[in-house]
Amino acid sequence: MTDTKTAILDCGERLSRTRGFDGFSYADIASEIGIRKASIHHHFPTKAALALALIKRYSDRVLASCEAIDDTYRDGKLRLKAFVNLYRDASSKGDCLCLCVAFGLAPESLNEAVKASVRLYRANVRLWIETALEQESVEQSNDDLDMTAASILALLEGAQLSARTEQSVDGFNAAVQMFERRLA
Amino acid sequence: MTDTKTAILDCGERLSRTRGFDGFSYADIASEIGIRKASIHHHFPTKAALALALIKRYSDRVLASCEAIDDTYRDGKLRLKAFVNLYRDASSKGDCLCLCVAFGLAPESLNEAVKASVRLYRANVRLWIETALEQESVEQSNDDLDMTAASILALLEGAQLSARTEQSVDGFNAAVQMFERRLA
DNA sequence: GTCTATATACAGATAGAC
DNA sequence: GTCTATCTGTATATAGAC
Repeated sequence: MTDTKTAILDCGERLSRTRGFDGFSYADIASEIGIRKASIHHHFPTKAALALALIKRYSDRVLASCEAIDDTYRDGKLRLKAFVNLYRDASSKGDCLCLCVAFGLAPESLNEAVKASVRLYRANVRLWIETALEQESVEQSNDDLDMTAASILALLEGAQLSARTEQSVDGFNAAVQMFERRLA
Repeated sequence: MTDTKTAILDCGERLSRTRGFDGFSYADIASEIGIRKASIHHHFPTKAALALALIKRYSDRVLASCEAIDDTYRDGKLRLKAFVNLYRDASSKGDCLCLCVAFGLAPESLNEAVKASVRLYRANVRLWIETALEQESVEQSNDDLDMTAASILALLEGAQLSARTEQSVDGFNAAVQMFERRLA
């Protein structure tokens, strides 16, 4: 049962994404996975250490999903459609945010290492989007690619926000539907 | 000096938008405006009461700004450009969110009355955007108008998120630039 | 309307037994 | 590796004097 560490990470990720990083405590994790607060401190001495482990695991996983999309689809539009679905699934029933959105929102509670990891994640995702856009081979300058990628990421993160506020995935769908139509 | 109430609201709004609703306490407000915690409770007995007062004042003010835009511009594209600037200004230097974004993110900490006010605000803003879009007189079905308005609002809220994560208004500008170009 | 003082709950974190 | 017990700080909130 050395998987306590994994259980803590799973629980911490879900709570971060549904309630925000300030919205849960070690006591919440402890009661959920059936151990004591002190035991969590054994695995992650501080909440900052937990945050860093969470962001590292999460961003590795999402970027791996992007590579998997590349392996499955050659066409840029199909890749982008799959990417929209990635963010829709992450939004769940409208109760969940991308971990990086959740962390991006609590800059006062996170140290510089975590914030740098969030920015790195977003930069990598924008680069991945740019590559998918190039596959569309619409003639665009590099500057346009940058800005288009930034707007797509903002749209998807904003769509997750909408879903959360409306407490339904319908909020996500309404926000991305026009974009998806362009990819059809 | 009965303007203590206003000072509390001003301070509470700023702290909500820069740190999130869970990110400040009555002690923060008290030390900033130079009174004691107990005095704040005299004006707003609970933090929930403060939240409700904040969202009411804020949404009235923003919707009034939308009406002012209508009075200044007849053209739909010019109205939308002014609206983008409204959200850019609200984003400040990237440290600030629309109060409704900040509140939409902390559903566990807010009661149903506040959450309903946030949803009402967003619905009103989407309606205003739809009206501006109609002025463009591009032939669109009503469904399309709904979805386009939802995507514009999500883009602007996502752009504020980007600015916050990147800790610079550049994040906002990058996200909205392609959209602004369509309005030029 | 503002204050001091206090109640109660919970946060993150540590010491040390087992 | 997990536990009990405890420390310290801070949160929202209330009672009652001035």
